[in-house]
Amino acid sequence: MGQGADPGPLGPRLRGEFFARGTRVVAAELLGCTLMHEGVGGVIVETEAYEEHEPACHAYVGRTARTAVLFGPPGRAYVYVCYGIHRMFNVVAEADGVAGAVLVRALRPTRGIEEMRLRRPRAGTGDRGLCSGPGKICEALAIRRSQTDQSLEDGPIAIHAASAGDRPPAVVTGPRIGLTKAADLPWRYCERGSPYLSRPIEVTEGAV
DNA sequence: CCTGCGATTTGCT
DNA sequence: GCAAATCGCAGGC
Repeated sequence: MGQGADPGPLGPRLRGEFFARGTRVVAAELLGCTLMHEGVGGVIVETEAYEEHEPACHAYVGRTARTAVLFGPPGRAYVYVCYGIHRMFNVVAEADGVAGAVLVRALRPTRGIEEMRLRRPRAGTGDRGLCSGPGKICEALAIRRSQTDQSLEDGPIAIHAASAGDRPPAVVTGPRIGLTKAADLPWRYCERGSPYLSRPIEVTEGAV
């Protein structure tokens, strides 16, 4: 077990205005919010920002069948397959017409933990291995590739604000993980000191 | 049409 | 620590 569970009350579901901002602001402010799918989820502790005019972003190649959702309205899901095996869940940010995506990389599991265990038998004991990576999250929450383009405002995938009174997490930033392009940009956002990160963060000095 | 690669995870050397 | 697994997609021919 661990200090993971402890499901406090969920705050209000995030709506359009939250997502219709700059990608990096959305990435930072998603920390502390709770990602839920079909009764299973947890508190977001790690995100990364991907912006239109930066080569690591899928939208860098312009508008294609694959990237159209990134250029569309904010507050939708972008789910794609990586290495032919793993699904990656992103939140579409920025105004309609501007591409931006926030990759959700790690959660502190709080709800449906037994369900997560069934779906991730390799996670080992404890709750650290359940959602400590973008592929693990989609497995634990059973997020499907077909859910790309779904609205996060009224679809089955929901993000809830922290409940009133919860102190916002201290945020640290560093380089994004696993990139071959634009690996220098410090657009990874983590809750400081969280034991649920996909990997420890090399902190870069700088603001959000 | 065919080729090469990628925002990862896991298990083995 | 390293390499395999496995496939959608972008770009070249």
